[in-house]
Amino acid sequence: MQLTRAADYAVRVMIHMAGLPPGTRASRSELAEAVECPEQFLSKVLQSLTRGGLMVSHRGNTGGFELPGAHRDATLLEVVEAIEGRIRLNVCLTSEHSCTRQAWCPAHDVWAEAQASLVAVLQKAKIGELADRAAARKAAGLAKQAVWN
Amino acid sequence: MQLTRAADYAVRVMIHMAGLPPGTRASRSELAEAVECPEQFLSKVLQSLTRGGLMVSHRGNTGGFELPGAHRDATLLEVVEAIEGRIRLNVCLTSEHSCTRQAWCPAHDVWAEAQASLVAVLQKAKIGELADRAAARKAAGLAKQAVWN
DNA sequence: ACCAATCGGATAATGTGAGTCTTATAATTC
DNA sequence: GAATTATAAGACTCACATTATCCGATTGGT
Repeated sequence: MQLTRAADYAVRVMIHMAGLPPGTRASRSELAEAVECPEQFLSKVLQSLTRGGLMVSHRGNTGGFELPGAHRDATLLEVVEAIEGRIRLNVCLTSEHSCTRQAWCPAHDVWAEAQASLVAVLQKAKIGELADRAAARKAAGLAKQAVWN
Repeated sequence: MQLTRAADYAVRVMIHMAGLPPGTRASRSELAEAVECPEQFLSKVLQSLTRGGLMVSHRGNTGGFELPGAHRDATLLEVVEAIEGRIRLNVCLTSEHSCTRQAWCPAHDVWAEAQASLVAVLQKAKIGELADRAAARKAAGLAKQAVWN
C-alpha cells in the first residue's frame, strides 16, 4: 500500500523537466543528481516514461531526455500509472470477475470509493503547475536566505 | 500500491463477525470457510487483530474468536492499520525528517492530500454498518432466487 | 489426569521491489 | 570512417515483505 520508489522518482523527474525551458535536453546524470536518485536506476524509470510516451529520448553524443511541451500538463496519475500500471487498491478491483463475493460484499464498494478518491486527487495535479509552484517556493526560499545573510 | 491479502481477509472476518449475534464464539476453521481464506493463514490475521485489540481469542476445547460488542463500529481504517501498520502512501510521508526536499517539493502536498482522502473514506466505513448491508443484500439475493424458483 | 480441540509462535517458500552491471546502439566530432 | 560519448535494453543480484505451513503450547471438558 505504498508508492514504489520508481514512481516517486518518475514524478520528480517529470516536475524537474517541466520546470526547464521548453525543448531543453537533459542528460541522465544531470537528472539523477537533480532528482536524488541512483543514476542506473533512473535509467529504468526513464525507459518506462519513454515507453509510455511521456518523455522523449535522444541517443548519441548530444543525447538526453526531453519533455514534449504537450506533456507539461500531464497528471500525476498518468506518470504513476506509466510506471506501476493501473492503480488497483485491492485485487477484487482488478477485473469484473475476480471476486465471487462482489454481488453482496459491502467492502467492495468501500475499496472502489477509496480508489476513486485517491485517483481523483492524482488526476487533478498537473505536472506543469507543480513545476511552477516548485520554482516559486525555491525563489522564496532563496530570498529568505538572502535576508539572513 | 495495493492492499495486502491479509488486510483484505481481516476486513472480511470483521464484517462476518459483526453480522453474528453479539457474543458469538466462532472457530478458526468456521471463519476460514466463511471468508474464503486458507485456514492456517487466517491464523496470522486473527493474531494481528487480537494483538490490536479488535478481536478476542479463547483457547482450549470450546475456544474460538469473539468480537467485542464495542468494536462493531470499528472503522475499516482501524482494521487495515491493525494488519499493515499506519498507511503511508509514500516514504516521504513516513516521518517529518525523511525527505530533504519537503520544504519546496510540490509533489509532497499531493501525496499528503491523496493519503488524506483515502484515509477519510476508510475511516467513515464502520464494520457494523457494512455487516448490516451485507445481511440486507444477501436477503435480497435469496428473495430474488425464490422468485425464480 | 488425560484427551481433544484450539490458538500462537517459529519456520519455510515465494514474489516483488530496488538497485547494479554489461552489452548493444546511435549520433556527433575529428 | 574511426573514435568518442551518450543512452537503450536486458540480465543479474540482493534484500525484504508477503503468503503459506508446521508443530508446540494452552485450555476446557470428561
